[in-house]
Amino acid sequence: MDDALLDIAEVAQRSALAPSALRFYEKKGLIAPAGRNGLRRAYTPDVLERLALITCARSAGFSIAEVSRFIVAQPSDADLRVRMAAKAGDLDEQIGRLTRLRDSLQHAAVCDYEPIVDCPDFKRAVGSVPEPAIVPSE
Amino acid sequence: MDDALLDIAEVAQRSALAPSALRFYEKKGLIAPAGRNGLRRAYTPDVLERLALITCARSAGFSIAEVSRFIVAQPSDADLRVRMAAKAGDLDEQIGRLTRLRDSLQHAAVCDYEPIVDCPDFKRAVGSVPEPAIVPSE
DNA sequence: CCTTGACTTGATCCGCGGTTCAAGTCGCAG
DNA sequence: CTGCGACTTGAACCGCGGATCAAGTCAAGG
Repeated sequence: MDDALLDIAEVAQRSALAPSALRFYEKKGLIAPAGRNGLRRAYTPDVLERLALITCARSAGFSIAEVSRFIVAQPSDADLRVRMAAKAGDLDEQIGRLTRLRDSLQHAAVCDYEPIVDCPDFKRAVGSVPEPAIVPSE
Repeated sequence: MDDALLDIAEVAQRSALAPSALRFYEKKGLIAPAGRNGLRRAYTPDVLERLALITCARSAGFSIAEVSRFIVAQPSDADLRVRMAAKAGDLDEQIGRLTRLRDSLQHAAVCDYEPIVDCPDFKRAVGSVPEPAIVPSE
């Protein structure tokens, strides 16, 4: 009977993450094996979704610690809602920056300004970085 | 006579970067002082635009090394055009991911699923992470 | 039984992007 | 000339996000 549990190797392969990364995530509280097969970690398939979430969030610039906070959260956690909304706002700004940068890049690819980085069109889009949003160490 | 050169302290303040960061960027070839005032670095004002570019690119996920490659580039560098276009494409994907994540986050902020991360709507948007672009270890 | 091979662990190492530190050097005020 | 304070340098250190390594443990197969 196949308990439908996945071996770490399989999870690693299907998530395209290294086993060491899976163990690392576990140590950080992001995932947990459903059980063991001898010493081997055995995961329920939903860990794959979890990992997709983690990968996605990380690619969006969230730290492991941030992701962890969202994962352990209860829906009753009103504070979390606030943080999520705030993060959504951050993402919005980030999306704006990336969009501008992409446009600049596309322009630069066909622009013949001497040092390309000095093309006025290029600089115009880049200049709009109002608040560096430096997270105070807290 | 004020040569319109800026002291490192002034650049640091106006760019919201630490002096140590400016020296670090210099070591990496991203910026260069126009001269010295005694030992003190003196910069022409355009360094501020340069720094804005760097900050913007870094916030978009570019490494220092990548930014450096773009900065030193000549317009005659056809290869660079290709890389720029490629980067624009990468950014496009990234923008897509971020947009989806933002939407998920906004939804999650008002969703009452038990562990919020398991909300189907939330997961749907997250799942679309096609290729992690992990470079196989040769 | 013993070997094999895939996993386990904790520890150590890595590159990145800086910050911090000790020690030195400058120009200016008194 | 003697501080003083703001800069200079190189080197050491830091947190992050893992990768890698040595040594141990397991289940299965011969």
